[in-house]
Amino acid sequence: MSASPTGTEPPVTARERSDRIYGILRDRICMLAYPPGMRLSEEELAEEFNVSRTPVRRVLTRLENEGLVSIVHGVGTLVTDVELDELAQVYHLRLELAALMGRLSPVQPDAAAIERIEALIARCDEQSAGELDHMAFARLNMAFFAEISAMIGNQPLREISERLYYQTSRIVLKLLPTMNLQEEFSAFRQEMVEILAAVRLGDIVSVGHLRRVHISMSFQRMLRRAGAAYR
Amino acid sequence: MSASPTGTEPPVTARERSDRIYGILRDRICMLAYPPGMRLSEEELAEEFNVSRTPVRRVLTRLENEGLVSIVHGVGTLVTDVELDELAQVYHLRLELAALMGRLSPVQPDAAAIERIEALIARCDEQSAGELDHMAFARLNMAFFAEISAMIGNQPLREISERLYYQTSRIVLKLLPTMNLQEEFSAFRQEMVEILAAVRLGDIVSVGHLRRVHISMSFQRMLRRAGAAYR
DNA sequence: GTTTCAAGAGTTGTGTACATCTAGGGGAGG
DNA sequence: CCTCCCCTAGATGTACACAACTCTTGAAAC
Repeated sequence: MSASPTGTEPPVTARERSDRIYGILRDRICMLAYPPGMRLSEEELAEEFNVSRTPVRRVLTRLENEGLVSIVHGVGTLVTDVELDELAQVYHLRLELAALMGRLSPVQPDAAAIERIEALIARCDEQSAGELDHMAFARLNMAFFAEISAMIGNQPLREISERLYYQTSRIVLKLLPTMNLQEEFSAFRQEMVEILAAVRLGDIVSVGHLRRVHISMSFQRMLRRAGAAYR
Repeated sequence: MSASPTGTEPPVTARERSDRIYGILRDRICMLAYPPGMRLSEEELAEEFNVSRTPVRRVLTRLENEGLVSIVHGVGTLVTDVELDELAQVYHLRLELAALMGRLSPVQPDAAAIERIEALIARCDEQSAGELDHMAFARLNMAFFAEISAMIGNQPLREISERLYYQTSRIVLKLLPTMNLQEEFSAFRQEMVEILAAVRLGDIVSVGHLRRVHISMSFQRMLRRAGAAYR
């Protein structure tokens, strides 16, 4: 069809551009490149992505519907703040949904997926050996979540799980500096090892329950740390 | 502040208008006033609500994100079709979420809510006495769902439940003409009576489980009927 | 008669100017 | 010095004109 020498994307649908911008902004928010409270300028974003304000506004509206930004007329578009107590309900729901994934038509991961998880564990060990890095932890966590999400066969459940994950992922990164990073790396590695064992057995039900357990414990550790910080 | 003689809404925020239009269009789609496959004209809607295409487009984009319409460049905005087999995953998820509502910080309904449920049962009896009406059934069902939803204390769970409900509510109305309307009214009344009993006992956990049971049986009846129609 | 292609109508997507709103600063009055 | 009010800067919301895209229709070529 087209004679593009590099790849296969010369048409570039409007939707593709929109999704691309959305993904970039979402990642920036979740990785705290756009910290809570930051004001996003529609014009600056339009300039960065070489479009007008119109498509940028569509993306920002979508981010607002998902709770990542707050658009206020006459004021600006503000990255929403994340507070542990406000996200407690989201966490409780995530626990239950994690346990559900094994019951609703789970997807058996292929050999490549297992290798990717093994690679994540290896990367975790490399990180643990050197200087511990918050950002690296967040990236590993997000990559592992992607593997878990791929095992959720029920499409609406997968979409919901991802949405809730993006809502809560920031709080981890925010509290990480106040926590024992060594302990978090260790717990995260343990989770991946246990889940990998269940995956090898094809026991997705157990994957869901393991996931539930570790989300819960991670939440409890944050609660304890946040409680200590407030005293 | 203002001297409006009638009510208290002269400012009319942009968001309020947007939410209002969204609710109207969503109800029209869910009540099949806009049947599946119908093409919505942005200009006509803009004219009807006395605004330009811009705010209309925002609403349509939101409806698309929730799966109720499909926007195609150069073609139009089409009301999505609903097929029972495609919605099976949504139904399975709704079952599990219904059972969850009792476990995640449920809200005890007040006396007024109990009276409203009693009124719904009375309305159901009135309908059953006269000529059975599909639309009346759909409205009763939606009103009852609103009461159930109000008992869901976990806010993200409530939002998700409502979203999934709007995605599946149309299929019931669509299949209703091929089903035993008398039986559906009877089953629906039975569900309300049972749930009312649990509500009176303050047993929201049982409300969730009852809800789960009846959603499941309703789904099974539709499956049987749809299967019979295909033969 | 069949096929193909081009032109047109009609739709959504984008760009841009302007309307509307909010927050903050500065000056007059007390 | 404090308080209040107005005004301006800068943000989002809206309206409208135009670009990009799809489908249909009809006529011309074979």
